[in-house]
Amino acid sequence: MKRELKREQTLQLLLGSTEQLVREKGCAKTTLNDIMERSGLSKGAIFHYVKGKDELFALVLKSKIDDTNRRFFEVANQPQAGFEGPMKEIAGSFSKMEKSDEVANQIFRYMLGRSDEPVALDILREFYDYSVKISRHWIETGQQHGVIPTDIDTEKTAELFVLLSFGLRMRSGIAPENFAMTPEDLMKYMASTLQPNKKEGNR
Amino acid sequence: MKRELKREQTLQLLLGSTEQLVREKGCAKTTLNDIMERSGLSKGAIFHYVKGKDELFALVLKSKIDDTNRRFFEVANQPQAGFEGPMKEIAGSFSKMEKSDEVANQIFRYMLGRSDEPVALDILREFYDYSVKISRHWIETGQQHGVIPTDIDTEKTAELFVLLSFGLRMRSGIAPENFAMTPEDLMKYMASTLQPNKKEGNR
Amino acid sequence: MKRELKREQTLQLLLGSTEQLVREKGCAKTTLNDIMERSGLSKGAIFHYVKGKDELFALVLKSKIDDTNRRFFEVANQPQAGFEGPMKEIAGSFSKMEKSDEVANQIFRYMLGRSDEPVALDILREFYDYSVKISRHWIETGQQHGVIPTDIDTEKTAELFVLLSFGLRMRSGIAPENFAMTPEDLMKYMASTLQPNKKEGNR
Amino acid sequence: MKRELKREQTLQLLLGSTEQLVREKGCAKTTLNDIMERSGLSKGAIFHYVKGKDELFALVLKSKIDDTNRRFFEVANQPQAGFEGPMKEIAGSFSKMEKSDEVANQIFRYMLGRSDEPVALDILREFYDYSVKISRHWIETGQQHGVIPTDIDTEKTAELFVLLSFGLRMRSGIAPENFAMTPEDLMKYMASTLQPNKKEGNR
DNA sequence: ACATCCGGGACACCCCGTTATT
DNA sequence: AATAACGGGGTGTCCCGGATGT
Repeated sequence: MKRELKREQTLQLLLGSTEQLVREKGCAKTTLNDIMERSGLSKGAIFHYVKGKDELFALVLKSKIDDTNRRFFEVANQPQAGFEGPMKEIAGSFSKMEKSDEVANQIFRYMLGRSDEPVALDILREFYDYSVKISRHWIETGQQHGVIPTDIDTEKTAELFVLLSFGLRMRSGIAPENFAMTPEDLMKYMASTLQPNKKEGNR
Repeated sequence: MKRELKREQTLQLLLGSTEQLVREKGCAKTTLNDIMERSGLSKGAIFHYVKGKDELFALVLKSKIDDTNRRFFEVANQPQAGFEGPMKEIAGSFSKMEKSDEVANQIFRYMLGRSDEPVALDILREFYDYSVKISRHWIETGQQHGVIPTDIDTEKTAELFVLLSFGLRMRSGIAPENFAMTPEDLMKYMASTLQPNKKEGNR
Repeated sequence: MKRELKREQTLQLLLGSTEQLVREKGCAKTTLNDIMERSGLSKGAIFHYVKGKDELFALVLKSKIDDTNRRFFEVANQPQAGFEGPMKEIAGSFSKMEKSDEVANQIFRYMLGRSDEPVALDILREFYDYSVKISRHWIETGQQHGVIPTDIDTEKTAELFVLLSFGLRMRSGIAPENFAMTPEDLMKYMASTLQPNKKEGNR
Repeated sequence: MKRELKREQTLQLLLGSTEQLVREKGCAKTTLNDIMERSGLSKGAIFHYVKGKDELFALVLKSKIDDTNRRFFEVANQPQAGFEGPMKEIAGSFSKMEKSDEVANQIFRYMLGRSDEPVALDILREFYDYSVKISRHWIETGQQHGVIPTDIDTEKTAELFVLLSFGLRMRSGIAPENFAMTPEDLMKYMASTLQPNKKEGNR
């Protein structure tokens, strides 16, 4: 019992320290030494919990995404919630992708740069599949609430959204601030894609 | 005369060797030693041409993109070309983004992972701006040919396309092969976005 | 237990190899590669013990000085020793500074040339303070034995001696052999400074 | 004619840039690249004027010392000057050694750290000999003015002064500010050494 | 089981000087 | 005389495995 608790605590400490450091100086510049210093753990200790730096970052990324999605489904599963509930959450999610959730994006981009490495590749694949799954789940939720037509190609649409979200994640780190296509615009655009009768498109 | 020629040759040798190696083993696994070996140049010589590994990769990336775009404008500027000409090139471009142009994608993803570093960031920004510019140019070309409505928000649409293209560039390196949303689907989808009267959307 | 022993051994091996190499080819020409080869240790191992080449040299220097001073105080603290004991040791020390202790001098001069670097500067400062402390201690020992007048300005005299010793350390590496002012002369001169009644000065 | 002028100008530019840089960031941290940038000269051009970095620094050092000594002899050779004239200049010189002439000291220390290298060693030897010569000249000047006894050992005393001056040059770069033995003290001390009848020593 | 230390090898970057070219 | 191309070597950093201790 106590063992597990301790383990969990140490892991959280490790993840927390890493997240802090990534926020402060980016992934590439965060070294194991930094993490050792910040967390107070020794190198050996860290390697007891993760197989390497990549997996460490992956864990932080995962925890971030889990947070986001937990929030989404909490809202979506409230029986009384209308379409606005989940839809707003999706919108928020998209926004977040570019702004507040910067740590997740940084790590995501970092992993992308290491996709040569099998470990990193696995993580990315998992991340991709997971994203599609979530996206699909969003659409299906919308369909259950009767606000998304049931005749669209769910799979393709889900993937479309994921591609866009990936695009956003990338742009968040590199693009200048003054872009025309805001996440909000994008949301509207996506909504119009899903509700063609009210469609106005991106004009 | 001879000086410049020599310089150009050596630079091409350097870039060529690098491209080869990236194709063979990826960016992260390609070391300076590999490049030295393959090109026959010394470390000092390499640093005479580029400021570091990042800039080296950036040059390769740039040359790749230039190739692609040169081809596009060659087609687009043929006076007799109907809309099909440039549009096909766009389609081809999108396809290429995910398939044949894999070296460019690899480097792009690699740079993404190093966006902490100012040098890499600069390159990425430049790449982003360039992509938007090209995208805008595509749309305007389409409009001049009378096949794209002139009342759309050119800027937003251009950025939308770039986001999607970024998404594709990423997916190309990580996703499993069996995705539903192919580049071809995407092209059709984008075309429908641009020609709403014939619109069928992604269903 | 075993851990500490091993550490100590490796450190001694490292320091020993470095000292050898300095003796053979000087500081500037001694590279890390040389040290790796001679000691059989890897670069990683070396950097596990020291922060860099400077610190490595500093450790060797320190050990040398400690040796010298240990010998001095062993003699000085023999209760029955007259003034001749410690005074002879001082003389010997001065002699040594220019001759047998050449490794220490080489390192000292090397550090001097790197005093831009904060690390090197720290070491030099420490070395200076230490030298003054020892010098003062020498004088006080002489005073306790009643052979050095107690009315001199201890601090200034101590610093004077240090300046001279620094001068000697430098000259040892650069000057031609046939100088007029030998360490022995200098000793006599200093003694006369301290015992003005018997003074004859440097004539 | 014009050739020589041009050459002289370029050399002065080179030396000036180097001196600036040394003042700003120290010898060790001043790279050839820095110098190229600052002076606007290419690497090849620099190597036309000097054989290497060491010689470049040496030239700067030499020019500095020449300045100092030119000033000394200007004063000393004024026929009406009493002993105070040259003696004050000596005092000033000593002061300068530790304070205003910091660039010369930095270079001197730098060369010391490279005394493994024959080039550097030659320069240092030359510098030592030159210093002794000057010191001797000072003493002889004093003797001609009848204020320094003629029965002292000129050679030894000259060397003693040089050793002290070397000590000062070193201390200037490394020691804390609050030392007891100031250059002024030292001057008085040296004066007392030279005029034993009025001697008070360092008490 | 968990934590720590020792050690290894690879890598990027930088820097000085030389050789070829103009 | 001046510039640019090039060579080769050095340093510090980093990630990680495996031995060692608790």
